[in-house]
Amino acid sequence: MIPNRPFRLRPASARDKLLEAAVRLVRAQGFSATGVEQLCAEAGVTKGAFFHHFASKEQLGIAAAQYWSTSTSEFFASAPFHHEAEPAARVLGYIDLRIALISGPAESFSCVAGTMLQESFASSPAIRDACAASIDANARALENDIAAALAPRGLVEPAAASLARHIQTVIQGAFVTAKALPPEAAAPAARESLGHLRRYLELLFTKESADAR
Amino acid sequence: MIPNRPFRLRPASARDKLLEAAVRLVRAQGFSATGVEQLCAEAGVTKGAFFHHFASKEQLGIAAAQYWSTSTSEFFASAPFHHEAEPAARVLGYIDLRIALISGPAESFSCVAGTMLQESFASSPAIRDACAASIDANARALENDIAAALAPRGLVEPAAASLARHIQTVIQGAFVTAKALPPEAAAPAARESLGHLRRYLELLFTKESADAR
DNA sequence: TGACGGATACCGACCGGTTGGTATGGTTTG
DNA sequence: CAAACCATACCAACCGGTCGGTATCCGTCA
Repeated sequence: MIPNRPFRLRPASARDKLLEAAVRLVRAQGFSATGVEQLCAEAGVTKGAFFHHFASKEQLGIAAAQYWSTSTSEFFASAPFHHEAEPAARVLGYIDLRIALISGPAESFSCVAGTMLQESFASSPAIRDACAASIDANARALENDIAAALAPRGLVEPAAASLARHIQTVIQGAFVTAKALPPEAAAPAARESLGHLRRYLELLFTKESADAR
Repeated sequence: MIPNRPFRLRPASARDKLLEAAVRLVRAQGFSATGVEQLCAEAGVTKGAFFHHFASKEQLGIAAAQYWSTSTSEFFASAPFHHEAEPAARVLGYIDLRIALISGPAESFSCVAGTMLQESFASSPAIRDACAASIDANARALENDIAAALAPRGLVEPAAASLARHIQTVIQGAFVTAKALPPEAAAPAARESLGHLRRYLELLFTKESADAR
C-alpha cells in the first residue's frame, strides 16, 4: 500500500503560495489596498489559479485569516514557556516571547488579523469574524495561566478573561503605533510598550492580598 | 465695522462638510474602502465641490487627519482635568476622560488617525505622517504631567516619554480589539482595557521609591 | 500495458462596472 | 466684474470576476 509517494518537495500549491503572499501584502498594505493581480504576482501565480481556489477576494481574506490563526496558534502552543513551573512565569514567558518576536520594520511583525479586522469590520462580517476568532483564540490560550497566577494573591478585581483580552489589546496597539514611527524606531517602541505591559503584570502578580479597590 | 454678519448658522462650507463626512466614513469603513462619491453623498455635496477643495483623494486624507488632530487636541487641551492640583491626578483624569468618551458602537469612538495610519503607512507617506503627528501630539501633551508624577517617587525606569506613548498604544489597541466584538460589547471591553491601564498608572504613581528594577 | 475518461489544477485573454479625476459652465459673493 | 465656489457631464484606467482552453495525474477496463 501507499505506493511510492514521489518527492513532493515544495510543491507549494498555488493556494498555499497565495495565502503566504496575502500575509505579506496585507501586513504591508492592508487588505483593500491589495489587488488580486498584485496578490497573484507576489505568489507567482496567475489570476486563473486565484479564482480556481477562491471564489472571491473576500473568500481569500477569510482563508488568510484562518491560515494566520492556525499558524500563530500552533506556534505559541508549542513554545517553551509552557514548561515553566509557576503560572505567573508562564504568562510573563508569553510576553517575553512576544517581545522577542518584534524586530525589523513594522510590516514584518504586525498582525494580519488586527490589520484586516480594522478595515473590514464593517464591510465584511465574514472576514471580521475570522479575524476576531484569531485574536480571541490568542486571548483564551492565556486565561488559565492568568487565573492560576492571580488566584493565590487573593485578587478578584482584574478577572482573568479581562486581563487576557487586555494583553491582546496592548499587543495590537503596539502594532498600530509602531506604524507611526520610522522603520528603525518601530520595533524598539513596540517592545517598550510590551515592557510596560510586563511590568503591570509583575506588579499584579507580586502584589500582596490587599486586593485592588 | 463688522457689517451685519448674517446668521451663518451651519454655513458649513463644502470643505468642512467633507471633512466631517470623512471622519464618519473612515471610522466606519476605513479610508481606501471609502469612495469619493460616497464621501460627497454623505456630505451632501457634489464631486465638483470635492475636487475644488482637494486636489486628490489623498489630499483629503491628509486634511482629514489634520482636522482630526486639531479637533481632538483642542478638546483635550480645554478639558477640566488640567485643573487638578496633583500631576498624577491630571494624568489619571485624562484616562478617566478617555474612558468616559467610550460608548456606543466601535465606529463612534474609534480614532481616525489610527485607522488611516494602519492602511496607508505604506501606500501614502503623507497620510501616514499626518496621522503619526496626531498620535504624537496626544502623547506629548501628557509628558510633562507624567514626568512630574513620576519624579517625586524616585522612579527612573519608566521614562515619561515612553509611558506617554504607551498610553496612546493602549488606547489604539482598545479601538482595534473593540472591533472584534459585537456592537454592544465593544465599548465595555474598550473601557475595561483602559481600566487596566489606569490601574498600572496608579501602581506606578503610588509605589514607594523602591524603583523598578 | 496502453487507450480512454474524468477530475483537479492552472493559464491568460477578456469584460463590465466602478472609481478617481477632468472639463466646462453656472451661481454666489465680495 | 472677478474670483471663489459649486454643479453636471464625461472620461480613461483599473479591478474584481468570467470563461474557454490546456496540462497532468489517476483509476478503469479491454
